[in-house]
Amino acid sequence: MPASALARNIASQITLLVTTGELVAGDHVRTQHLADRFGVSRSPVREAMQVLSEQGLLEQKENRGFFVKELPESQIVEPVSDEAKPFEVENDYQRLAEDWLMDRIPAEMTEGALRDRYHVTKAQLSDMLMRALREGWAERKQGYGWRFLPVAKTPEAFEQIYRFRMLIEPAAMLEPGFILDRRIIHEQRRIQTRMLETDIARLPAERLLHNGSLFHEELIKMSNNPFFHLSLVRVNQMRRLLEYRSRVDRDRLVVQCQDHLAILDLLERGEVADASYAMRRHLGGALSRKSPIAWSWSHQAQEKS
Amino acid sequence: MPASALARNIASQITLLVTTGELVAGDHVRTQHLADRFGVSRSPVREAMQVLSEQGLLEQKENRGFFVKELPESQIVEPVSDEAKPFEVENDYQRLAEDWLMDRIPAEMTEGALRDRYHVTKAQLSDMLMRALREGWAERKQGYGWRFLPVAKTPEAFEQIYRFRMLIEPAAMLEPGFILDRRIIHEQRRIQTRMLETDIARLPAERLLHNGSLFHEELIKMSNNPFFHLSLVRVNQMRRLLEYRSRVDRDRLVVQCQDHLAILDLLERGEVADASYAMRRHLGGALSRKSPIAWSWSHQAQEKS
DNA sequence: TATTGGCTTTTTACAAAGCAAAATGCAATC
DNA sequence: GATTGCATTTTGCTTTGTAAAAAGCCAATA
Repeated sequence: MPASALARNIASQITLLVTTGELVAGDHVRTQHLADRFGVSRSPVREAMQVLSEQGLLEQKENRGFFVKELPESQIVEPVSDEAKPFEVENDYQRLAEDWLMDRIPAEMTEGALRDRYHVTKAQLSDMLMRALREGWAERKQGYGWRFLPVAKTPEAFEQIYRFRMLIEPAAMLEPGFILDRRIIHEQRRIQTRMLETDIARLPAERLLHNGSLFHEELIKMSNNPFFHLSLVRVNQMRRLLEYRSRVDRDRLVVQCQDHLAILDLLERGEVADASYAMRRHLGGALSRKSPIAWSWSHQAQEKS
Repeated sequence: MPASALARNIASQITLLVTTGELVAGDHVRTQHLADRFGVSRSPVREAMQVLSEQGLLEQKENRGFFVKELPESQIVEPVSDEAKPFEVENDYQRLAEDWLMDRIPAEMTEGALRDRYHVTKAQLSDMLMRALREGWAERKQGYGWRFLPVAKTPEAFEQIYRFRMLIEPAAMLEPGFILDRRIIHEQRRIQTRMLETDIARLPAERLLHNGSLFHEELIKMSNNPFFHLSLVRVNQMRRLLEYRSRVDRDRLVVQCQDHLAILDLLERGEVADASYAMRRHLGGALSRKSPIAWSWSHQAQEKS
């Protein structure tokens, strides 16, 4: 199964559609539909589907295409988290981010040194640095080399992010351009309900956190002020760096989902001001529960390479 | 005068130091000092200084280094805005941004097509796209090519940015981590005072706008919550794209500077809550004065290449 | 008619070599 | 002792050729 990076990535996205319940057993998976949805051509989609049919998630019928196979659910989750990590570069990026968070690399490095350390090609390194650049903790030096910026390394950063979110997320609902989007509400209700019913117990932590971020990002979109949305997406990206190493408290997630559903109820009844207040309390709750992360590592003795 | 891009860039930064009044006639300009300050080595600084001494801004004394030359002020401003635009890539980036804002390019393009259109090399194109990526209006497609996102193209975007700023900038002053930094206050007072006295009448629009943004960005730093600062920097970058084509209303700038000085007064007296309120009114004022930009072009017939 | 499956074309990624320029080390000078 | 001026080393951009992979086309099929 030597499939291309993009094909593997798409394969994992298709698997996600199945585990999310958007695709169920027996559904006809159309090549062009998925290609449009993911913004790619049919070639990698097709390749991904072939891989998945080898893995037994899909079934290929001659000249009719691929269909979701009926399977015991336990078999669905496993193969995904094992091999098909979304994006290859993701791993390298995470390594870089973690090294910087833990002060294992100096604040300024040349590209050559980085390429040497991570054994990547120029283009791959470029991807990694572009992500770091976009997320605001790396920048080119004027001459040669890169500089990493000291952000979000301390426990306080976590608090600061939540205080920022407590400001913009409730305010977003009170924007003059705010319009209730029933499709978003409905979709989020579906996801959150499913989380409570089955996902919290079974899905990997990574995806649970993703669903949580998604809820907030979809809601803030309804403000119709793209700058609120952009800002939230960005702080969430940084938050993910911090939470990456945390163990997930699944009991807390239950409360979180209940909060989310309550906010959706208020919004659907048109009680926007109440929803805004509930959002503030929801975020405040997460903040007061203090950092759920094992911070110990940030104080350990550190190797400077 | 075939100097490297970095040298020219540094030359313009040095010129800025002179026009800002940080360096005055007769000062000894030390190579290592500037190199440290700009985060580069001595080589490009030296080259820049040689260029500037050819232009007559500096004077080189044998084995003693460079000194600021006494000059009629009119001669100082001219050569800068003429040729030494900060960063070469800046120009290409501006062209790309403008083309996208004016819908002269399609929403999705391959790298080849872009390189073709702007006659740049791969690395140069990479720089341009990296900036667009960081500023949030471009992203890689999963397969080949880039996608440009529809942001900040309409008159409403201007309003949205100001509403976002009206939320975060006053709130930043009320953050628990807020600490008054007298150095920042002092430096900004100097700049704003100088603006009122001489700069508004004489400096190019670009630099006036820069000083305005700088004021707000420096102030929000004092919240000691880097996420407030990052967010503001980002929306300001987008705002700059919009304001780039605008003519500057210099009368309005006078009021603006007076507002800024008033806010500094309040802060220095420790009346932070009042300062926060003043900031909100200040931003609200800019908003109510409606968009100062000639929006006509955004409605014109458009060529899709 | 819509969709698949195979095929061709287009586009990007990668590696190595040559080159421009930024960083750095060191002697000379104030 | 600090700073300049120059020589040397290091770095990264550019180019060229090649391989891999995605996009797009068209006939076959349900």
